[in-house]
Amino acid sequence: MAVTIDDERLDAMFAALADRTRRDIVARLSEREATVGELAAPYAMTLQAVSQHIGVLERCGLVSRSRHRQTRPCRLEPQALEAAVSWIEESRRAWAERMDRLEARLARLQDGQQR
Amino acid sequence: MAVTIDDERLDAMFAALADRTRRDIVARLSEREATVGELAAPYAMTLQAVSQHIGVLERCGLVSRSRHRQTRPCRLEPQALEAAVSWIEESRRAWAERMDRLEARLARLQDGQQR
DNA sequence: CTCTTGATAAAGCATCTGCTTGAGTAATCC
DNA sequence: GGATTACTCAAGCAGATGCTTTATCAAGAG
Repeated sequence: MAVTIDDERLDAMFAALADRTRRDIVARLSEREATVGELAAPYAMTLQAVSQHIGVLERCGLVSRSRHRQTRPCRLEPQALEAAVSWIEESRRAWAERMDRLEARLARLQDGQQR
Repeated sequence: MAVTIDDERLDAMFAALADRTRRDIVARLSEREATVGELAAPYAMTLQAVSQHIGVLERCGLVSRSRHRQTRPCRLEPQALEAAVSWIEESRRAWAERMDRLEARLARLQDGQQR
């Protein structure tokens, strides 16, 4: 049986990924760890705003922040992405199954006994 | 090369999937087509609200509405889910690659020449 | 101890979102 | 034609979101 995924967690995950700055941060963290300051550098917004974005990613489990001297290194927690992917894949699987059934019925109709 | 996915489309897709009523509608449409009224029936909200939810799913390409007599049958457009899945998978792939490189380096260090 | 660096916390604000109610429309029924 | 069904359109509102500015804090550097 497929894993049942918590609705509230999915709300938070998809909402987090609905912002392109946050998606960009996730993509960059999938390449290497980075501090809040390093993550903030490329964007035309304050460090505070980026820190808030990281907070959103942290609350939904996608990113974790630790401490090293004055900095807060962030790293991706990729198993959290699992929840989103499996929800989507489940919907696609159901849809593909339905299409298969429809095709099978159509094939039986065309195949000979069309009284 | 991996397919490059449009940022605005991803914004809309993830935002659409961040609402559980809309995710539920997608899940139900992955089982069978349904009219706006049929989709609205189970929820404790007005038909108008559900029609608006379907509008959101329609604008991001996940669902399409047609006409049949007075009703508006809705159906899922599953290839749109592709965009979301491939973005997520790309991040995960990069992360897995990085972990492999780290493990390989660690193995080389442990393996003999640790001068 | 003071100054700087790298960050978080809190408050304020414009905009967006999810929902409502009320009105309008197209197709069907009588 | 008028009433009914299945919806859409539009306005309004409370609460969430993305950003800002100001203030605060914790860890070195001098």
